[in-house]
Amino acid sequence: MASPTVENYLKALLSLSRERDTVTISDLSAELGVSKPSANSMIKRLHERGLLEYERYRPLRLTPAGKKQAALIVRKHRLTEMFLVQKMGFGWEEVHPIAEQIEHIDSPALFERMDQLLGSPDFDPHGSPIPDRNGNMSAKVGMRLSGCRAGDVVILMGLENSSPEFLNYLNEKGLRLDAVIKVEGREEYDGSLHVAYRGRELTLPRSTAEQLLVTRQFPAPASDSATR
Amino acid sequence: MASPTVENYLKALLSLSRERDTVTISDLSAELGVSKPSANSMIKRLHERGLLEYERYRPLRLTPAGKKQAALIVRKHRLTEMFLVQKMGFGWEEVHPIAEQIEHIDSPALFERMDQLLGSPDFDPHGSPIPDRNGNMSAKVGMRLSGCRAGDVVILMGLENSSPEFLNYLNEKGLRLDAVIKVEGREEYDGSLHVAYRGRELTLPRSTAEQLLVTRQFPAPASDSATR
DNA sequence: CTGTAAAGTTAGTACTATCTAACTTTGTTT
DNA sequence: AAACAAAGTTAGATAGTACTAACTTTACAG
Ligand SMILES: [Mn+2]
Ligand SMILES: [Mn+2]
Ligand SMILES: [Mn+2]
Ligand SMILES: [Mn+2]
Repeated sequence: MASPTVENYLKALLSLSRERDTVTISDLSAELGVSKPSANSMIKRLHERGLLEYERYRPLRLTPAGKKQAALIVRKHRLTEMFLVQKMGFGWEEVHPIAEQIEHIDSPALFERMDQLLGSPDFDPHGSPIPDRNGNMSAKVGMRLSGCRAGDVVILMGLENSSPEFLNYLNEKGLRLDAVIKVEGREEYDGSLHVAYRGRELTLPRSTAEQLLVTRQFPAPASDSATR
Repeated sequence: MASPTVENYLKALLSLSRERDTVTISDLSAELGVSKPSANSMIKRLHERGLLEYERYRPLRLTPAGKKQAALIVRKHRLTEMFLVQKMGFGWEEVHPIAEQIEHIDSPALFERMDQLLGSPDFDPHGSPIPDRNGNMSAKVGMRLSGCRAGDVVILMGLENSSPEFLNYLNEKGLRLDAVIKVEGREEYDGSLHVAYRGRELTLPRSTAEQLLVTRQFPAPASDSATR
């Protein structure tokens, strides 16, 4: 079993590698808020354990083993968030810091039970995909709302930003996952969007619309059981 | 926030002090399975933090602050066990190792929520009392079944031993908390008891009967709401 | 092609938590 | 009172994780 510290490094490496094509020690140290020498020495330990490909001065890349281990921690994190929201009544803006800790609990049974009680959810409360038991993670669903045109009717499927500030902002505006959003108009000047949903109307600045991942309404004849 | 290691030392000290009148470094090192020098050096750190009274070569005693901190960890442990059993369908023999980890989660909201969803339980799944929010812990309820006489009818309220082996033994025998047990007879030779409950009859060796804490049926007109 | 800034590394320190080996103190037994 | 065993302590080592300061390598701008 890896320490929580090691697990957080692995998660950060996975997350960074999904954002950029090449991940550096500077990226890692910034992401985790540690000094570059700290990141450097952890890098060496991960390399020794076969979790990271690494040569001096070269970019970092998780090995398949490292990637899998990281994804399984992400699985625990996201199952936990879903459990806290669905079964314990927490708001989506509250759960991340708790999951950040519970993801390090060593108990396959606990997370199996969460998964079962939740009906094997595919997405967490912020719309991010939950990796499967083998650590396979699908891509985020949806396109940015900012790319939609006037007249489009879309469903909010996920977020590019899950900071508590952003989530509280969405709470205030009554925007939740699954909201059906109609794009009433678009300000070509600055890219802001006039949208309507659940009887409300408002204007979203482009920067906000870029954080909202949506799909066209009735996107595919839906698989089978899984709802989000 | 104390580290999980420090928290485990505090809990061990509290637990030992409830078993014996004087607690030594040897007791502590045996309880936690660490060497005496390890315990010794931790002792010094706890003393510096004002959690432990300590003079060289003298027995150990938690300060009020140390006692309270320990009891609040026990509270988190026992609320977690209760949650796992009542809300997640775990068996009482499975929950201890999970609670041993979750007790270190730093999230007052998580444990408040558990407490609320459980209806502020007074006892954990093994019948041990759950300390209140101020760290006040009541004594274990009940007398040892081994002290009962033929003809007594009692209710199983708690256990002196919550090892998985013992819990699995009780599972096999169909003995659960709240079971109504009638003492059919007593072997004066070795102290074993013939008991009947839920349509079963069996003989309990004295050593087992000593681990079962019981009260006479209808022990007091019951407080008010709280059931166990 | 060279100078410089950014990135990366090394060295040295610190703190937690553990260990073993060796020593000291305490308390009990002869 | 001496001897001895148990308990406790100290010293010294190791591993993990962090830091700052100083140095080296890389990459890019001119
Ligand atoms: Mn999260
Ligand atoms: Mn974490
Ligand atoms: Mn327990
Ligand atoms: Mn613990």
